[in-house]
Amino acid sequence: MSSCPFNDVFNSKDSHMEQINTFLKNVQVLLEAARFLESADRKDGKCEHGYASTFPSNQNTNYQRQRKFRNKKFSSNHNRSTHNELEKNRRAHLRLCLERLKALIPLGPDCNRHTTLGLLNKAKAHIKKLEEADRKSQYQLESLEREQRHLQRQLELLRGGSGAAAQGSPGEGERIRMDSVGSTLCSDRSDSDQEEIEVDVESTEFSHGELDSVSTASTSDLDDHSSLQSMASDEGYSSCSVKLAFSS
DNA sequence: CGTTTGTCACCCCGCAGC
DNA sequence: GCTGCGGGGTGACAAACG
Repeated sequence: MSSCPFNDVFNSKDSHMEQINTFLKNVQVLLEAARFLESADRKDGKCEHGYASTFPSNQNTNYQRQRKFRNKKFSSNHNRSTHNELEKNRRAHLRLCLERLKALIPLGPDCNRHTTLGLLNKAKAHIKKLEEADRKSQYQLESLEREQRHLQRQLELLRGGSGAAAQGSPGEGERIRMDSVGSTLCSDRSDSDQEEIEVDVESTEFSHGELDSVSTASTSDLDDHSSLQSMASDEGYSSCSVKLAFSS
């Protein structure tokens, strides 16, 4: 108010000066009250933003709510810069996470141009693709493990059936080893052995069919195909090493 | 219960592509 | 000029905290 262009004129007439100053102060109080009411209305409404609406300081006010609001506003202004910095940091962190995400997903040929929305959509598609591949790999792994257990049981059967009859024959171990790796059947195999192999081949084909299916049947379902369930363990690698030692 | 902290939503502005 | 997008400021709000 000290920079009012009419101050020179007012100084010449001291008698009117006091009245005019009082009038101006009253006008300012009214203006502040009007701004306060407007801000209060905005506050009641949802998502109304009075940007940079700094409430003017005034030392002559009778409104308790106005003073309370001004104090709150003052503290808000005091913390505004801090809040702005925190918000900047938060957005910087978001950008950093977005950059990390961009490095993790294949973007294709147009990798230099992307938007946030496009990047998120590509990430979603990539995640779905990875999940699908993981599921397929899991099915494949389970099927291979079932097949491995089945072959181990088959090898144990061959060892138990031919062990007594082939005590003096040095070539038996080599024949078993060839069978265990899926080679063709030997011509001097007995009829009972031949029958067992045929049954086992069927079960093996069944397990191959399981490979393509989407069924998530447990391994115990296929373990029931063998009569030597007690010998069927998931420690296939250790028993395999024992057999290799025997065949050698 | 008041304060702090983190998050969200809105708006404005600048910039680039068309 | 219009439009889409990203960045920044700001108020509101809820949860955490002392």
